[in-house]
Formats: sequence, C-alpha cells, structure tokens
Amino acid sequence: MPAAATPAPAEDRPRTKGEQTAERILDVAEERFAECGYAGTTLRDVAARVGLRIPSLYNHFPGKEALYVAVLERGLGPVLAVLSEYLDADAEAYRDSGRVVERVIELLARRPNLARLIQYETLSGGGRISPALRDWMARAFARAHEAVEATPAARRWGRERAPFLVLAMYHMVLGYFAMAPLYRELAGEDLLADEMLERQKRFVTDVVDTLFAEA
Amino acid sequence: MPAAATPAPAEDRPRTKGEQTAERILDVAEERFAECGYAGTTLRDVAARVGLRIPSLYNHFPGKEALYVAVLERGLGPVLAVLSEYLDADAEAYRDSGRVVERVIELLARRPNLARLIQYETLSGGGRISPALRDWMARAFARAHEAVEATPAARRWGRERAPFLVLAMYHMVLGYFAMAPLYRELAGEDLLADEMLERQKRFVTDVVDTLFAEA
Amino acid sequence: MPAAATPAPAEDRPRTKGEQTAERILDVAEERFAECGYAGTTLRDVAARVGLRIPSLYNHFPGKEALYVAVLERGLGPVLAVLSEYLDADAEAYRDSGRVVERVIELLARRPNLARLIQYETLSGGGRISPALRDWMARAFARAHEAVEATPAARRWGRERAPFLVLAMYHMVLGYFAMAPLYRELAGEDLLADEMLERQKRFVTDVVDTLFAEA
Amino acid sequence: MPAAATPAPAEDRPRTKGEQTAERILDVAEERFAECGYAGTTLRDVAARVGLRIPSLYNHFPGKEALYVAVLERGLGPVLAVLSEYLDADAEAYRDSGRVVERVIELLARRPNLARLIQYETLSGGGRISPALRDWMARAFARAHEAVEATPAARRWGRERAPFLVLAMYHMVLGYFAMAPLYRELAGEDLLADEMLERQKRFVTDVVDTLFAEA
DNA sequence: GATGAATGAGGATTCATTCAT
DNA sequence: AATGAATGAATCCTCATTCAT
Repeated sequence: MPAAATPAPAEDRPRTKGEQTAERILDVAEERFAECGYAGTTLRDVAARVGLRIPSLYNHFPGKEALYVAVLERGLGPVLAVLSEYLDADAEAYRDSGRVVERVIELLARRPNLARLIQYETLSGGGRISPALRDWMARAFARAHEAVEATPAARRWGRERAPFLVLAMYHMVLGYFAMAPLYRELAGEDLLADEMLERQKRFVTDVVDTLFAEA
Repeated sequence: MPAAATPAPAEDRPRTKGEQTAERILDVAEERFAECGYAGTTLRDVAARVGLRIPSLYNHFPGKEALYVAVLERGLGPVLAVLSEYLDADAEAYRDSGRVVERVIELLARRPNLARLIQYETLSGGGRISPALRDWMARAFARAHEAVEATPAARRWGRERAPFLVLAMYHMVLGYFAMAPLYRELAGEDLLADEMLERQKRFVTDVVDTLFAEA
Repeated sequence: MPAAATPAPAEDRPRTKGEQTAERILDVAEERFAECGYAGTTLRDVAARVGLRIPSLYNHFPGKEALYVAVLERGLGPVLAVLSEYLDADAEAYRDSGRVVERVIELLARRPNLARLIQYETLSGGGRISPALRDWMARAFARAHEAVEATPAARRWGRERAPFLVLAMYHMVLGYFAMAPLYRELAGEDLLADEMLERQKRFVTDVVDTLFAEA
Repeated sequence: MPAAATPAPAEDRPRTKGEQTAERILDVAEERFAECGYAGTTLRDVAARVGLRIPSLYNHFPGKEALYVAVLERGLGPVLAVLSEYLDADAEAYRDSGRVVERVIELLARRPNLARLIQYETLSGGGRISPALRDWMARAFARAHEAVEATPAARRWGRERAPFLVLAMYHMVLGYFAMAPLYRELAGEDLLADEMLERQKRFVTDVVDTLFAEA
C-alpha cells in the first residue's frame, strides 16, 4: 500500500503494551499464514503461540480476515516502498534494474515469510487483498512493463515480451523463498542461510544482467 | 512417480461406471485443490460439483487426504514421465534443455491446475506427498543439477550455481501458471489463452537459450 | 424363547450354502455383539470378518437389529431349554438346584459369548429383546422364586429372600464369564481355560450346596 | 485411583460457574454412560440434557473419551477409597469382610450408576480405563485374594479357591445394581428402592457370613 | 446370493465469533 | 486488555440402509 510506502520511522516501535501485543500477534500470524495459508491457519494456533486465549485476539483485530490483511499490509509495505521508488523514478533509473531486484531480495531475505505470503495470496487469486492494494499491484505491473520497455532489454526481447520478462523476474525472486522449506527436506540445504541468500542474490543479479544486456 | 513414467496406454479410459465417477471426482477435486489449496477445499464443495452427496465420495476414496494424494499422483505422472526421460538420458540430451522446458510447459498448459497444485504443495512444505514421490523429487533435483553441470551453461555459471539455475527455471515455468487467475484480474489478460501460452513457451525457450548459451 | 427350548436336533446343521453363510454371519455377529455390545458393533466389522460386503448381510437378515435378535435367540435357546426343563419340573427336582447351575455353566462354557451377550442386554435394560422372550424371562424369574421356595433353603433364608438368592446365583454364574477378558489382562489368567472352568463349576456347585443346605 | 483414596474434603463443592457446569455435565454423562454404555451414548444427548449445545461440552472436557474417563474416575474414587482402606489394613481387619461388602453396597446404593458403569467397562475389556486405574485394579484383585486367604474361609475353601470367592462376591454385589432396570420391567419391583437395598445388604452380609464361616 | 454405488441421518470435533466478567 | 463460557456453522467421516446389477 502506498500509505506504508514511506520507510518506517524509528519511533514506529510500539509504545503501549497493547501495541506490543498486537505486534506479537502480527508476528506469529505472519509466520502461520506464511506456513499454512489463510484457510490452513487457525486462530487457536496463533493465540497459543502468542500465549493468549483466542478471544484476546479480538481485542486487537476485528477478526481472522482483518488480521490476515493487517499481516499482509504490514509486510508488503516496505517491498512496495522499494518498488514504488523504482517505478516512480525517471527512465534513467530503469537502467539499473538489477539493483532493484537486489534490494527486493535483501528485503525478502530479512522477512522470508513475506514471499510465501505473497505466493499463497497469488495462488488463491488475491481474493482477500484490499481494493487499494489490488489497484496498486495492477498499476505496478503496468509500470513494470513500461519500465522494462524503457530498458535496453526492450530492443532485445521486443516490447510485447516485457510482461513475460516481468513475470519471470517476479517468480525467480519469489519462488526461491517459497521453495525453502521443501528444499531443505529434499536436498538438505537451507536456502535461507546467509551464504545461500548471498549467492542467490548474485545469481539473480547476473541473470538480470544477462537478460537485460543488449544482444 | 516413476511408476507412472510409462506413457498412459490408450485403454486407460475408465471403463466401469465407478471408475468414471472416480475420474469425475478427481477432476473436480483437482480443480478445487488447485484453486483453494488442501485446507481451503471442502468435500462438501467437491461433492456438490460432482453432483453427489458427500458420503458417496467415500465409496471411491478413503478420505480427503487420500483424494488429494490421488489427484496429485494422477496429475504429476505425465510431468514426471517427461522429466524422468530427460534426467535418465545421457549427457548428450542435456544439451537440449530448452526442449524439455518446452514439453513441460506444453504439459502444464494442458492441465493448468497442475502447476498450482504443485505450488500449493511446495508452499506447505510437501507434507502430504508420499515418501516415494518425495524421493523422486529429491533425486530429480539432484539429477537436474548434474544435468545442468553437463551443459555448456556450466562453464558460464560455474558448477556450484547449478542449483540456482534449476530453481530459477522451475519457478519461471511454474509461477507463470500459478499467477494466471490473479493476473487476469489485475491486468485483464488471460495468461492461459493459447496465444499467450505460445508466447510464454517461446519466451522461456529463449531465456533458456540465452542463459545456457556459452558466454 | 420357548420355541427354541427343544434341544437342537442333529439335522439342524445348515444345508444350503445360504444357510451356511447365515450361520457364519451369526457366529461372527455373536462374537462382535458380545465383545462390543449392540451400539459398539458395526456391520462393517461383521461383514469384514465374515469375508463379505455389507449389503450381503441383508440377504440373510433384514437389518442390524434383526441380526442381533437372531444372535440372541440362537444363543439363548439351549440355556432356556435347560432352565425350562428345570422350572417346569415338579418340586422334587428342585432339590437338585446345584445340578442345574452345573449344566448352565457347562453350556455357557461352551459359548462364552453368551454370558456377555446377556449381560450387555441386561445392562441396556433389555430394550431389544422380543416381547416373547421378555415374557419368558419374567415367568422364569417368578418360577425360580417358587422353585427356591420349595427348596430346603427356604427354611434357611426365608421365602421373601428367594429373589435375592436367585439373583445372586444368576450373577455369580454369568459374571464369571463376563469378567474373563478383563481378568486375563489384569491377572494374566484365562478364566475360560478348561481347568479354570472346571474349578469354577465345582466352586459354584459347592456354594450352591452351602447356601441351599439346611442350617 | 489411590489419589482419590483420601476422603473428599468438605470444600470439594464446585465454586466457579464453570466448575458447576462441568459437574452437571459429569452427572448427566454418568447417567448416560451407565444407561447406554460408551458407544451408545451421544454427546448430543448429553448436551441436550445438560441444557447446552454440543460445542460447549468441549469447553469443559477435551472430548468424549476424556469425559468418560472423568466420569469413571470421579465415580470410582470413593469405592476405591473404601476398598483401599480394607485391603491395606492388617490381617485382623480381614475378619470383617462382611463389613466391607456392606459399605460398598451402601456406596453403590447411593450412586447406582456406578455399578453399571463398572460392568459396562468390564464387559468391554477395560480398554478405556487409565493404566493407573488398571494397575490399581490388578493390585486390588491380588490383595483381595490374599485377604481372603487370611480369612477362616481359607480353611474351608482352600487357598486356591480364593479368586473364585472374590469374583463371586464381586458379581453378587455389582450384578444386583446392573440388573435393576431390567428387573423392574420384568418383575415390576424396584431393586433400588430403599427397602430392597436394605434387604439385599442384609442378604449379602448373611451370604458372606455363611460362606466365610468355618465349616 | 453377492456387490458396487449412492445416500439420509447422525457421529465427534473444530472454527471463528460473541459477550459478560 | 484478557478470558471463561457459550454457540452456529461447518468440518471430516461413519452408520445402517437401499437398489440396480
């Protein structure tokens, strides 16, 4: 959401006890929604992990859906801020697409739940995100196409392939995080380990450079 | 699963009435699981769409989880067959990575639910897939790395980046399908339309060619 | 039931295949009802143990309740025969109460399910036994009192205590069988083993002799 | 259970509203389990008789089985206390076996459901009682044998017949209560009426005296 | 006589939610 | 702000039963 696009000021730390509780609820809920999706997450589980009884959650959020939306908006804020900054910049900045990807990866690396949250929401068709966020995303995609078109890559791929390029980048970045838990089980490797994240970041940057390079 | 790796024979069409019903249940369930995930799918909904009462489902599948697994295995069979063929081939075949990607895309295009099924399962950590399938996937990833390493791309990216390349391809291909419903709402464009699929297929092939090309 | 009171003739063995199946169903059902009671027994379980599908049971019995009644009546027949014989005899025979008890124990020993069937039915208030059987039992109790009253024990215990004596005998005999499974678990001893049954028979006979002896 | 062997303190009355509700649920459940057994009792019935909706039961007990166990343990406590006292006493007390039986009968008379509960549980093999209770019962039987053996009756019956004597007493006492509902229907007499209970108590005491008397 | 398929009724249990305290 | 108690709705699943084959 654009509203959250401004970087969180230092005094954004919760002050009152109630705000602290709300924050803890958001943390736990984010983790659960990221792990199990909306339908698979129960307030019972959230409350238990926070150390509260279920009705207490209602002192901070009007219901499950509202909690979910709050989690989503809190988490999406910084990402959208980065993207907004990029998308609203002038054409000159577009040259540095790799840099945006890098920043987004760093952001998601710090909050790996976020990527999974987004993927769950994407899979379920985005039915629960607010109209505002919806609009923002639609605009973001549109601007992304424009941005890509303003890039040297356009000459290489053709303007009409910009959406495909945007989607490919999107999935390459997000999918990596979504895959982490399963990958650890299958390959015994933790994709979220610092070292791996660093390598993935460099890898994606290189891919971007390669793809966006002039032929 | 490797068992399904043999191409389905022509007489695979269900014969008895029961088998036809089971097939219809699988079809509907596949659609629901792909749409809503495991937790978000209700047997009530499945039964209603099949035109049955809930208990009738139990004449064909022992329970929700078994139905889910059946959906997964039926859907995954052909994909695994293609991949198995590729992964078990000799190094020579590895040169033609683009061709595999193309075939997988064609396969997923014919059954778009499949990609979303896989993504949901990936997000939830693969907790419900059978150990056999789990092993298959672990082996597939391992082999994929080897395959990539046997490719000219290895020289370009370095052997230790093969996993990242594999994951990137994986997500670029699958994510496209998972995104389709949301994308239609946001951008008003149907990613699953024949024309779009054709362009995506060419696009991915080009990307593969680009990335796997020698520097 | 009085109808079954006549001792089963030798040619009572089932002839046709259907009758044999019915017999097998009765055997299994008797075992299940004795083990789990009426509510705790499922036709699914019965059918599985017989090696049939559930609907096949309906070819032999009109329903669960009818099956239960059939089990009860088939099992109770011989016991009632013995008791009827005793109760309908003249006063002279009453002297030999110990002998009746002995015969009943022998009978129950051969079909240990029977005792548990009766106890379950007793506990549930006899709601499912046929009115005919109900009448028979009512009469049997009444006659038993008379019989006891005609005994030397009457002088010892007083006529008005005959019912208590009858009930005591009843429970001493039946309870032993009902207790068998639990007892084996608790004490590691099989009350239904031949040797134990023999000792119980002698024990009960001795108790009867003691109680019915003239002071 | 030994834990319950200490006499319930006076302030055992439930205080909070929740505890009162739990108590009411236990009362109703005890009655239903005693009447219909575990399998035959439905939470719907329990809830309705308590005046609650079914889910409310889960605010007080985690499930049907837990409720059953709670009913059993609450009910068995006092009985076990009496028996424990007797069984742990020195040999001298064993002479007064009739007194124990009397006290147990008085106890069961005050809570007639208890005997039926025990009988149902016995019939079903004790599959649901806690291991602790199981151990207690095993020990109780063993001690009972010892107790009987320390009695003049031992000379009369022989040491190896002690278990039979114990079982006979057990069933004579418990069976009376279990039979009550059926007996009322068959003979039109209420075995649980004060007068009848008094006579049964005297009768059993007399029987014990007779059987345990020296020859 | 046996069974595959279908189903109405009901089983225990969980869920998100409310409200008085 | 926190919670115990209560609940309507819905969860998956099982039951006994029917019927066409």
